[in-house]
Amino acid sequence: MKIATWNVNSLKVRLPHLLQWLAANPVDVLCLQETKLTDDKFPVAEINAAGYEVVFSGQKTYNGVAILSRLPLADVVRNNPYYQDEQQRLIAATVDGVRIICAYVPNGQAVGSDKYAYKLGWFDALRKWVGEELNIHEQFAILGDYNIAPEDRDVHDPELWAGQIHCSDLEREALRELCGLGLVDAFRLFEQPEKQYSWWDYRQMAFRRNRGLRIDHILLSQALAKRCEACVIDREPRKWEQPSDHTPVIATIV
DNA sequence: ATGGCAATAGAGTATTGA
Repeated sequence: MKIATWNVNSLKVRLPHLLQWLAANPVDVLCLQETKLTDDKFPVAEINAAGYEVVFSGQKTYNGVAILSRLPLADVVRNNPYYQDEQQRLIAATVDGVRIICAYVPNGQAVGSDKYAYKLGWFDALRKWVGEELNIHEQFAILGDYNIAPEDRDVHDPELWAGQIHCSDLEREALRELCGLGLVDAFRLFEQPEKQYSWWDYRQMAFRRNRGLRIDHILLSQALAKRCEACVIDREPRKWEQPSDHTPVIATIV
Protein backbone atom coordinates (compact mmCIF):
# COMPACT_ATOMS: atom_id res chain seq x y z
CA MET A 1 0.00 0.00 0.00
CA LYS A 2 1.16 3.49 -0.82
CA ILE A 3 0.40 6.36 1.55
CA ALA A 4 1.04 9.99 0.76
CA THR A 5 0.65 13.55 1.99
CA TRP A 6 0.23 16.82 0.09
CA ASN A 7 -0.47 20.36 1.18
CA VAL A 8 -2.53 21.55 -1.81
CA ASN A 9 -2.90 25.22 -0.77
CA SER A 10 -6.60 25.49 -1.71
CA LEU A 11 -8.37 22.39 -2.99
CA LYS A 12 -10.71 24.59 -5.01
CA VAL A 13 -7.80 25.86 -7.07
CA ARG A 14 -5.82 22.61 -7.04
CA LEU A 15 -8.54 20.03 -7.76
CA PRO A 16 -7.37 19.59 -11.37
CA HIS A 17 -3.83 18.98 -10.12
CA LEU A 18 -5.06 16.55 -7.50
CA LEU A 19 -6.97 14.50 -10.09
CA GLN A 20 -4.08 14.62 -12.54
CA TRP A 21 -1.65 13.53 -9.86
CA LEU A 22 -3.87 10.67 -8.64
CA ALA A 23 -4.29 9.41 -12.20
CA ALA A 24 -0.51 9.17 -12.51
CA ASN A 25 0.09 8.13 -8.89
CA PRO A 26 -2.77 5.91 -7.75
CA VAL A 27 -1.73 5.84 -4.10
CA ASP A 28 -4.00 3.99 -1.67
CA VAL A 29 -4.19 6.77 0.92
CA LEU A 30 -3.62 10.51 0.44
CA CYS A 31 -3.70 13.06 3.24
CA LEU A 32 -4.42 16.64 2.17
CA GLN A 33 -3.80 19.87 4.04
CA GLU A 34 -4.90 23.47 3.47
CA THR A 35 -8.05 22.52 1.61
CA LYS A 36 -9.45 25.96 2.59
CA LEU A 37 -13.02 24.77 2.03
CA THR A 38 -16.05 24.49 4.25
CA ASP A 39 -17.41 20.94 4.26
CA ASP A 40 -20.44 21.88 2.13
CA LYS A 41 -18.09 22.93 -0.68
CA PHE A 42 -15.86 19.84 -0.60
CA PRO A 43 -15.62 18.17 -4.06
CA VAL A 44 -16.79 14.73 -2.92
CA ALA A 45 -18.26 13.65 -6.27
CA GLU A 46 -15.09 14.37 -8.25
CA ILE A 47 -12.94 12.50 -5.74
CA ASN A 48 -15.35 9.54 -5.61
CA ALA A 49 -15.31 9.44 -9.40
CA ALA A 50 -11.53 9.13 -9.25
CA GLY A 51 -11.96 5.97 -7.19
CA TYR A 52 -11.50 7.33 -3.67
CA GLU A 53 -13.53 7.51 -0.50
CA VAL A 54 -12.90 10.74 1.35
CA VAL A 55 -13.38 12.22 4.80
CA PHE A 56 -12.64 15.82 5.60
CA SER A 57 -12.79 18.60 8.14
CA GLY A 58 -12.69 22.10 6.80
CA GLN A 59 -13.36 25.76 7.45
CA LYS A 60 -13.55 28.96 5.48
CA THR A 61 -10.36 30.52 4.06
CA TYR A 62 -7.80 28.74 6.23
CA ASN A 63 -6.61 25.25 7.16
CA GLY A 64 -8.75 22.21 6.39
CA VAL A 65 -7.66 18.57 6.10
CA ALA A 66 -8.86 15.45 4.29
CA ILE A 67 -8.04 11.76 3.90
CA LEU A 68 -8.63 10.06 0.54
CA SER A 69 -8.56 6.28 0.36
CA ARG A 70 -9.16 3.52 -2.19
CA LEU A 71 -10.06 1.19 0.70
CA PRO A 72 -12.80 1.81 3.27
CA LEU A 73 -12.17 4.48 5.90
CA ALA A 74 -13.22 3.58 9.45
CA ASP A 75 -13.31 5.14 12.92
CA VAL A 76 -13.00 8.73 11.71
CA VAL A 77 -12.01 11.31 14.33
CA ARG A 78 -11.86 15.03 13.71
CA ASN A 79 -9.53 17.17 15.82
CA ASN A 80 -7.43 16.24 18.83
CA PRO A 81 -9.62 15.08 21.72
CA TYR A 82 -7.04 16.57 24.11
CA TYR A 83 -7.05 20.04 22.54
CA GLN A 84 -9.95 22.39 21.96
CA ASP A 85 -9.28 24.10 18.63
CA GLU A 86 -11.50 26.06 16.28
CA GLN A 87 -8.93 25.57 13.52
CA GLN A 88 -9.47 22.43 11.45
CA ARG A 89 -6.05 20.81 11.34
CA LEU A 90 -6.45 17.13 12.22
CA ILE A 91 -8.42 14.16 10.97
CA ALA A 92 -7.84 10.47 11.69
CA ALA A 93 -9.13 7.24 10.16
CA THR A 94 -8.27 3.56 9.99
CA VAL A 95 -7.51 1.99 6.60
CA ASP A 96 -6.79 -1.70 6.17
CA GLY A 97 -5.75 -2.02 9.82
CA VAL A 98 -3.48 1.03 9.74
CA ARG A 99 -4.36 4.02 11.89
CA ILE A 100 -3.76 7.21 9.90
CA ILE A 101 -3.61 10.76 11.20
CA CYS A 102 -3.55 13.65 8.73
CA ALA A 103 -2.01 16.73 10.34
CA TYR A 104 -1.62 20.37 9.38
CA VAL A 105 0.69 21.77 12.04
CA PRO A 106 0.38 25.53 12.65
CA ASN A 107 2.83 27.72 10.75
CA GLY A 108 3.97 29.69 13.79
CA GLN A 109 4.68 32.84 11.76
CA ALA A 110 7.65 34.10 13.81
CA VAL A 111 9.62 32.82 16.78
CA GLY A 112 8.28 34.42 19.95
CA SER A 113 4.92 35.44 18.43
CA ASP A 114 1.49 34.42 19.73
CA LYS A 115 1.21 32.06 16.77
CA TYR A 116 4.53 30.47 17.73
CA ALA A 117 3.20 29.80 21.24
CA TYR A 118 0.06 28.33 19.69
CA LYS A 119 2.17 26.08 17.47
CA LEU A 120 4.17 24.72 20.40
CA GLY A 121 1.10 24.24 22.61
CA TRP A 122 -0.77 22.58 19.76
CA PHE A 123 2.16 20.27 19.11
CA ASP A 124 2.44 19.35 22.78
CA ALA A 125 -1.22 18.32 22.80
CA LEU A 126 -0.68 16.39 19.57
CA ARG A 127 2.04 14.36 21.29
CA LYS A 128 -0.38 13.41 24.06
CA TRP A 129 -2.99 12.23 21.55
CA VAL A 130 -0.47 10.38 19.37
CA GLY A 131 0.85 8.63 22.48
CA GLU A 132 -2.64 7.33 23.17
CA GLU A 133 -3.16 6.25 19.57
CA LEU A 134 0.16 4.40 19.54
CA ASN A 135 -0.90 2.46 22.62
CA ILE A 136 -4.00 1.31 20.76
CA HIS A 137 -2.70 0.89 17.20
CA GLU A 138 0.54 -0.91 16.50
CA GLN A 139 0.23 -0.05 12.79
CA PHE A 140 0.24 3.74 12.91
CA ALA A 141 1.23 6.63 10.63
CA ILE A 142 0.93 10.39 10.98
CA LEU A 143 1.36 12.26 7.74
CA GLY A 144 1.21 15.93 7.00
CA ASP A 145 2.63 19.40 6.83
CA TYR A 146 4.62 19.75 10.05
CA ASN A 147 5.96 23.20 9.27
CA ILE A 148 9.22 22.03 10.84
CA ALA A 149 12.48 21.21 9.05
CA PRO A 150 13.94 18.51 11.31
CA GLU A 151 17.62 19.12 10.60
CA ASP A 152 19.90 21.54 8.77
CA ARG A 153 20.18 19.10 5.87
CA ASP A 154 16.46 19.69 5.32
CA VAL A 155 17.09 23.40 4.69
CA HIS A 156 18.52 24.97 1.52
CA ASP A 157 20.43 27.62 3.48
CA PRO A 158 20.82 26.62 7.13
CA GLU A 159 22.63 29.85 8.04
CA LEU A 160 19.85 32.00 6.63
CA TRP A 161 17.21 29.96 8.46
CA ALA A 162 19.11 29.42 11.71
CA GLY A 163 16.76 30.03 14.63
CA GLN A 164 13.98 31.14 12.29
CA ILE A 165 10.45 29.80 12.13
CA HIS A 166 10.38 26.14 10.97
CA CYS A 167 13.97 25.69 12.15
CA SER A 168 14.03 26.94 15.73
CA ASP A 169 15.35 24.74 18.53
CA LEU A 170 11.99 24.48 20.29
CA GLU A 171 10.22 23.37 17.11
CA ARG A 172 12.85 20.77 16.31
CA GLU A 173 12.82 19.58 19.92
CA ALA A 174 9.04 19.23 19.79
CA LEU A 175 9.32 17.08 16.66
CA ARG A 176 12.05 14.96 18.26
CA GLU A 177 9.84 14.45 21.32
CA LEU A 178 6.98 13.33 19.10
CA CYS A 179 9.31 10.84 17.43
CA GLY A 180 10.44 9.81 20.91
CA LEU A 181 7.07 8.10 21.33
CA GLY A 182 8.36 5.52 18.87
CA LEU A 183 7.93 7.14 15.46
CA VAL A 184 10.42 7.35 12.64
CA ASP A 185 10.70 9.72 9.68
CA ALA A 186 10.01 7.42 6.72
CA PHE A 187 12.12 9.59 4.41
CA ARG A 188 15.24 9.00 6.51
CA LEU A 189 14.83 5.24 6.58
CA PHE A 190 16.51 5.26 3.18
CA GLU A 191 19.50 6.67 1.35
CA GLN A 192 18.30 9.90 -0.23
CA PRO A 193 19.81 12.39 -2.66
CA GLU A 194 20.98 15.64 -1.08
CA LYS A 195 18.87 18.80 -1.10
CA GLN A 196 15.48 17.13 -1.13
CA TYR A 197 12.71 19.53 -0.14
CA SER A 198 8.92 19.46 -0.06
CA TRP A 199 8.18 23.20 -0.10
CA TRP A 200 9.57 26.14 -2.04
CA ASP A 201 8.56 29.80 -1.75
CA TYR A 202 6.58 31.13 -4.72
CA ARG A 203 8.90 34.13 -4.88
CA GLN A 204 12.33 34.71 -6.35
CA MET A 205 12.20 31.54 -8.46
CA ALA A 206 12.85 29.53 -5.32
CA PHE A 207 11.79 26.25 -6.93
CA ARG A 208 14.02 26.60 -9.95
CA ARG A 209 16.90 27.48 -7.64
CA ASN A 210 15.90 24.63 -5.30
CA ARG A 211 15.74 27.01 -2.35
CA GLY A 212 13.35 24.95 -0.27
CA LEU A 213 12.60 23.24 3.03
CA ARG A 214 11.64 19.67 3.85
CA ILE A 215 8.68 20.27 6.15
CA ASP A 216 6.17 17.63 4.99
CA HIS A 217 6.72 14.30 6.67
CA ILE A 218 5.46 10.76 7.05
CA LEU A 219 6.11 9.41 10.54
CA LEU A 220 5.65 5.68 11.10
CA SER A 221 5.34 3.44 14.14
CA GLN A 222 8.10 0.85 14.52
CA ALA A 223 5.81 -1.92 13.27
CA LEU A 224 4.84 0.05 10.17
CA ALA A 225 8.43 1.19 9.56
CA LYS A 226 9.41 -2.47 9.28
CA ARG A 227 6.92 -2.74 6.40
CA CYS A 228 8.14 0.45 4.67
CA GLU A 229 10.31 -0.18 1.63
CA ALA A 230 10.51 3.30 0.07
CA CYS A 231 9.81 6.97 0.71
CA VAL A 232 10.10 9.63 -1.98
CA ILE A 233 9.26 13.27 -2.60
CA ASP A 234 7.54 13.85 -5.94
CA ARG A 235 8.64 17.24 -7.29
CA GLU A 236 6.67 16.89 -10.54
CA PRO A 237 3.46 18.75 -9.62
CA ARG A 238 5.50 21.71 -8.39
CA LYS A 239 6.50 22.20 -12.04
CA TRP A 240 2.92 22.40 -13.28
CA GLU A 241 1.03 25.58 -14.11
CA GLN A 242 -0.29 27.36 -10.99
CA PRO A 243 1.14 24.83 -8.52
CA SER A 244 0.81 24.41 -4.80
CA ASP A 245 3.99 25.56 -3.06
CA HIS A 246 4.26 22.04 -1.54
CA THR A 247 4.81 18.70 -3.28
CA PRO A 248 3.62 15.21 -2.30
CA VAL A 249 5.60 12.79 -0.15
CA ILE A 250 4.90 9.09 -0.71
CA ALA A 251 5.75 6.02 1.39
CA THR A 252 5.46 2.46 0.13
CA ILE A 253 4.27 -0.09 2.69
CA VAL A 254 4.44 -3.82 1.97
C1' DA B 1 15.21 46.21 6.42
C1' DT B 2 11.60 45.25 3.03
C1' DG B 3 9.30 42.99 -0.60
C1' DG B 4 9.04 39.41 -3.73
C1' DC B 5 4.23 35.46 -4.67
C1' DA B 6 -0.23 33.20 -4.03
C1' DA B 7 -4.90 32.51 -2.08
C1' DT B 8 -8.87 34.46 0.24
C1' DA B 9 -12.43 37.91 1.26
C1' DG B 10 -14.44 41.22 -1.02
C1' DA B 11 -14.14 45.44 -3.61
C1' DG B 12 -8.87 48.53 -2.07
C1' DT B 13 -6.34 46.44 0.51
C1' DA B 14 -5.43 43.30 4.62
C1' DT B 15 -4.22 38.73 6.37
C1' DT B 16 -1.86 34.54 6.22
C1' DG B 17 1.30 31.41 4.67
C1' DA B 18 6.51 29.48 5.06
